[in-house]
Amino acid sequence: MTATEETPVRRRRSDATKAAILDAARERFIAEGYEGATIRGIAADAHIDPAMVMRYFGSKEKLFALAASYDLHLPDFTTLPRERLGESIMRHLLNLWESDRTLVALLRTAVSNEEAAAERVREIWSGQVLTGLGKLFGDDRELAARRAGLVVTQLLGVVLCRYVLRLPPVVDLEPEEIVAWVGPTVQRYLTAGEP
Amino acid sequence: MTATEETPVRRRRSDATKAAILDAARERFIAEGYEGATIRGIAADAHIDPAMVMRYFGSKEKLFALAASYDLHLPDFTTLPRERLGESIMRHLLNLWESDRTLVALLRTAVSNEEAAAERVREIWSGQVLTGLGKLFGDDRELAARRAGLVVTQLLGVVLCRYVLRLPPVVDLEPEEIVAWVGPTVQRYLTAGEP
DNA sequence: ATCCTACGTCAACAACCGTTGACTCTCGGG
DNA sequence: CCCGAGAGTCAACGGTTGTTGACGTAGGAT
Repeated sequence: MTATEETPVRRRRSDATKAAILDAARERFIAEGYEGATIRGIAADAHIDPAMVMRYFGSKEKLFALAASYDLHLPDFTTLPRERLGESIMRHLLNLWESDRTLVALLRTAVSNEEAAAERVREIWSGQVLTGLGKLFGDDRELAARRAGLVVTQLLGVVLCRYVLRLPPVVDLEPEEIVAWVGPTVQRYLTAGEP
Repeated sequence: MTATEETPVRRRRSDATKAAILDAARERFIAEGYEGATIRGIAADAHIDPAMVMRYFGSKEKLFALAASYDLHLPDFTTLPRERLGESIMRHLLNLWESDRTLVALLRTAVSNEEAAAERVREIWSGQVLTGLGKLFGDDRELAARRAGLVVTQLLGVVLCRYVLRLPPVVDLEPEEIVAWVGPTVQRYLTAGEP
């Protein structure tokens, strides 16, 4: 058992290095996508040997999995006023994306790396968004899935055009302009009757 | 001038090979993106040596440029009934995407290859879509750009979720369901008053 | 002071990439 | 028949990638 105080949380010297690697990995994955980012480049940013990355994270794929794990921090939809749902969601996510580009990295990678990260995006959106919206539709899972899918269609479209492709007309829009224009779309997908 | 009949169009034996390479390149770029697709793989699909690809197309980038050129074949918007514009556009593009995945390849590449092909996507959407829609708004270019941007946001979102990420709820939708749900969104972005 | 463990470095591996130049084969025109 | 040009092959190059194992080293518990 070799006790050494037996504290369950034991500050290891390597924790700082691990964190530095993870930070560097996030930046590189955001900037260059999964294929483009290299272990060597990440290691250089963290001022460390590439072998350390392998030692602590096992493989590039596992490193990405940890660097790209993400929580959308979606609010509890049932507490929001039902008629302003679309607006609220749009504003919440826009705030998130403007300050944190992790999601952009995920999207980049999901598009370029096929199955590896596409599955992860599916987890986030089908998981977090779907289960979050599920409460709104009670037990009708089919309906919830369909409407959540449409919502995701519009939301990810904004991310793609604004942050990845950087289409000028979309980049030029003010955040509140986007909320005003796109919010009603989300609202309609959520609450409007079948067309 | 070394005449040899001097016919302007002269069937060369290599034309078939060139076409085979281009076909294989399209498929590979669609399936694996720019970085993922390899000259060796493309050459194998075309049943020839990788060196032939270089001989005929010069470089991987030039090959991609030829393989990924694309025309959306947008209809003349001014001839469509104004109140069914969104529906028409959505149906037109959906038909296109269901049968031809070149656009998906472009999107993949634009994301993984950063500036090289992102510029190409901007050309297509800011060019073809913007100038197509420009006729609807007369001389107000600012307005046309903003509305076209919003439209592209929704349209590319559908492409992304349905064909690239393959989110189950979006894949399961019938084309006409998408037209019925998303068409009105496009319509609103085009014709509704400022929010 | 000493030892053991964890931290970190270094050099190399095997695989794969785009690209190149020299080579052979195949034809069609003189 | 010849022969030269185009079609196609082959092997190799220089470079980069993820990954590995052997090697040194610092630091805290004993």
